[in-house]
Amino acid sequence: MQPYGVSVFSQVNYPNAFLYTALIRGYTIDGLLKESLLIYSAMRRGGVTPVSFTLTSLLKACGSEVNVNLGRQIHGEIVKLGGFSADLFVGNVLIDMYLKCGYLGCGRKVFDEMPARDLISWTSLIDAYAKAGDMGSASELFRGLPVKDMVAWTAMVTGFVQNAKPREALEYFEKMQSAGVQTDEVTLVGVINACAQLGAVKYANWVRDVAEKSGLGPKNDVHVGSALIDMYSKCGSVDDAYKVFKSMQEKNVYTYSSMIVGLAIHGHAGSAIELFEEMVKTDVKPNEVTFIGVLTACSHAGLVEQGQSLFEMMEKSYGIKPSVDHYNCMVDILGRTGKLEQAVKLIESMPMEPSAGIWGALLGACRIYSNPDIAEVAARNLFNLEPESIGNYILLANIYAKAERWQDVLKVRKLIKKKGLKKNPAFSWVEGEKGVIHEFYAGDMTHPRFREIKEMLQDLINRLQMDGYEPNLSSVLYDVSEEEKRRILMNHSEKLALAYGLLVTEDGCAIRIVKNLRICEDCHLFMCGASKISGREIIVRDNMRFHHFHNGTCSCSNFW
DNA sequence: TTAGGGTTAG
Repeated sequence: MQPYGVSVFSQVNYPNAFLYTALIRGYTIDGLLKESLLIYSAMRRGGVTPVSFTLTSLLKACGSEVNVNLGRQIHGEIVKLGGFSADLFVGNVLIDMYLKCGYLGCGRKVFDEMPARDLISWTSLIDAYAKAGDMGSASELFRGLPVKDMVAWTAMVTGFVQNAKPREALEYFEKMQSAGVQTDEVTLVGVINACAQLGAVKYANWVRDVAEKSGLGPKNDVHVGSALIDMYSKCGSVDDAYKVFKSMQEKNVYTYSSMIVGLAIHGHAGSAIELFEEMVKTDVKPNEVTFIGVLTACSHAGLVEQGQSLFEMMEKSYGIKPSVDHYNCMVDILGRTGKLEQAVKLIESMPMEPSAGIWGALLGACRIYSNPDIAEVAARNLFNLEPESIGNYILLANIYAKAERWQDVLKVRKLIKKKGLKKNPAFSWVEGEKGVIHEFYAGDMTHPRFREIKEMLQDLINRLQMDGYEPNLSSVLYDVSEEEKRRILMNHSEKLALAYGLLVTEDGCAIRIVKNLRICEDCHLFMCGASKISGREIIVRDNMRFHHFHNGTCSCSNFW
């Protein structure tokens, strides 16, 4: 295939730099980098001196093709040609080429050697450092920036978000506002994501006000709206997420997918599937994420056949090849419903290498259905893929413990010790008065109101026991006495957080708890009972999903 | 015409 320009070009006897450049640009736009370089060589052989646009066209193509070797050759040409090294525009495109190819150090070197830099040079590098996870270098550059504009500030805000530092992101947003810098929808999306990471309702409502006040609410901007949906569902308010969804005039695949995923993680499987069916009737086509959402919904509701038919529909009706993540959902669906052999068969039939997530889903299913034999297969693969991830070892030890295979438990514990792996401490946090957040570790006695918390917890236990609650001792995976098991269970961080929440929030107010690990069976049972006797709604976000406890039952139908 | 953005489970 040749660009149209070729036939015209070939009729010119003495093409000049602009004609050559136009032809080169034609090739680069079509992704024909090698061909464009041949034209460039011909141009040089013909004694025609390139203009800056000639070189930037080539550099841009090297960036998008991720071809640093050719990019370096062009860099060499720039140096050889002398004058272009001082060209700000050429320098910026050169930096961009190195960054797109993943050569941050080379990009920095060009930056340092540039005779003059502008906001674009600085911001490109700040963003690159942020994406590489080096917020230290990003901040350092940002501090040195003589004039900071909206884009530079936004690069910092989103950089902190990308590195899971939501508090710093909000801090920079506040500084940005105090500096009198305007914000636009890109900044807002970053701030909204920061609030989603924090998962606190207080911030969620605050950022929504900020968006509305700047005239960029969900009605006006589809990006902001979609981000708000995701934020509200991550903050535990799927109803608010749905209100945002309903209020939006323009809806695209992100809008629908965020809403479907939101409904799925909150246990509203039926609504998630209904929304999917509504979506496919519109012009908005589902993508791979949308399918992750509906398949997750099926997995949380135990809908095997529906999941299987959606999985088949993906490729047949929508031309989306199932990825390893979609297989992961299917393994989860089969595993959670106890179809462990079928899950293993599906893994064996996969057209790609199973990921750690796949084996993790299988191992999780083995825990629910107490199947140490299949668990060993899953664990062996996991130990290969993620030798340093302690969670897998603990899960296997737990499965052995449940089967009372204490010798095997000991073996796994020794393995953990030999590898020098440290256990992740469990912690929970809860929104207290005025949205103030308090964090509790398991067995935490450091809170100034610990005595009151303990009393509240004991009172709760007494009332629950009168209601028939019996501690689920098999949730403790140490081979210790029953009494010790009871003591360990009662000090789980989410129970402490709940007691504190009951202590400091008003009657009728929902209690929101976030836990860094998965909620244990005993705490789940405990929360069910507590929601009944206290008349409070309890919302727990664990590392997997949301649990809404209300009047003695959980939205997950004890299926998680 | 070179810089910042939205959805992914377990």
